[in-house]
Amino acid sequence: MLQGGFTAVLGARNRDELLTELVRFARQLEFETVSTTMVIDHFLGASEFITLDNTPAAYRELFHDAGDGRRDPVMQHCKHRSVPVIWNQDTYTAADQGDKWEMQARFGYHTGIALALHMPDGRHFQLGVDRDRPLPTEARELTRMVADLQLFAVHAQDAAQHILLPAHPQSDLPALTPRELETLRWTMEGKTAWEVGNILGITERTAVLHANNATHKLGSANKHQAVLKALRLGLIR
Amino acid sequence: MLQGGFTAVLGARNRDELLTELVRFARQLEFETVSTTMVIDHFLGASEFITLDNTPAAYRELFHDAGDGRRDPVMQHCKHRSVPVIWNQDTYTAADQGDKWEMQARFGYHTGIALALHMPDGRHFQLGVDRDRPLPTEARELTRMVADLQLFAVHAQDAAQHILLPAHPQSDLPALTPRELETLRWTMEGKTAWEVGNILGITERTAVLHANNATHKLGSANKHQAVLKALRLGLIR
DNA sequence: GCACCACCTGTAAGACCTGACAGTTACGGC
DNA sequence: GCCGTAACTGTCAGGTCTTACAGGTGGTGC
Repeated sequence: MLQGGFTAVLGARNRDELLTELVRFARQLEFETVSTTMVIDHFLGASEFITLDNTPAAYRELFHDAGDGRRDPVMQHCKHRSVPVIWNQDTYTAADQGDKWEMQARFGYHTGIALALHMPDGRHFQLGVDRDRPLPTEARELTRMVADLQLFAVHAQDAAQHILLPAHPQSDLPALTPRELETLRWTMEGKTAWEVGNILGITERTAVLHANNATHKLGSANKHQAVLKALRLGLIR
Repeated sequence: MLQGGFTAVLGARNRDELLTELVRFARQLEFETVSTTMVIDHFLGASEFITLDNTPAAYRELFHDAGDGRRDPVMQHCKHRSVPVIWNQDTYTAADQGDKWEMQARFGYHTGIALALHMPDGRHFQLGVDRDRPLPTEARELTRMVADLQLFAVHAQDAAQHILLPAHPQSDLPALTPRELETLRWTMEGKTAWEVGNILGITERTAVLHANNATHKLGSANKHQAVLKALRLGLIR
């Protein structure tokens, strides 16, 4: 039985310890490989992937670095849905990606379970476990397995959030003042400078000032492009 | 054992059926009451709550309608975290909300488990089950209970998304013409209408026309907000 | 043929934004 | 006390956007 294995991952202090816990848990459920990916959708431009897994380097080069997640049915499911997905050859053939499954299968990835956890800031975390042997055919056993994974995933995500993300510092991010950020947020909503001034309890002139300052700090052509850039940088959402 | 009870909730077609499934599942785990809330954060201003539960009306009037979620430690946890929280009297006294627990306790809400699932669009879904008797003291039994709830929650959320939330987009996506999309793309780059006209080989006037048409089709206040909306809807990238 | 639509163009008024000039008030660190 | 910074206010010129007016062209489907 699994017992305390669910929360042990919370104690991980770095990438190595996190990976160790992930692998330990996956092995308990008899999965050879485990893969976690933090997907940061800049929702403008491309997505960013921070992956931690125990997959062979050769496999990783072939798929992860190819950045072809857009065509992978499992990744697409994880991007939009929160229910776990149990995939096998059929999943890929149904998505007209039978070739990809064939290539994966050569590495021993025949079937697996993938889960996605979405975060308040628009990022999402996906946890996948894979094996070459078939999954349990008995429904109760399979359900138990998925439930265990689901509970483990929320703890793994919590740990990953601290370990995987801070690697992305906001060192060279332009420092916008609270007022400038507020102005950008309301501008994003389609408010004019006059309206923003009313909302913030200041004159139109001052709202314009804040918008201009933000525009210059972000190196944008105008306040609307500044909104886009601030969104891209995660300063507002 | 629970067996197929996890996915039965997906078959719910309306609020009543959804509530029936929620209650059925909660009772299997020996919880008297169950509560689900879809929280829509309007980023500034107040949050919006869509609740479905089997709590007595008197209780609901006292708490839910009071909109004092800001002070409830369990709701605060759910707002920012994704790990399940097991709450009891201590949780509330630690947050200096001992009074609130006392009031809840009078209705039989002594302890419970709450889970939060966050969605890509910033909303989150919380599922809580409550009882008057203490939770299992045996760790393995409690863990099993939480894992069951966690798996059930993702399915309940999936069902709730269709039932509790008003019509999802996708179906009625505004159809923008190729010219309108091009105009939005260049506008996104910070180009003025005159520049867009030059780029597209048309007059400034026509570029303005396309921008205006796109703005109206997307129900936006101006062309810059239309760019944001088009990005959000995946019409441009 | 005719309706419909995407696409195109012109003019004009008023709202809106940007830049540059010139200041005040409040707070915290040295 | 001096300095830096955030926040605030004012005016003015010139550029840009939005809306409303009034049209023309070409292709598709009935």
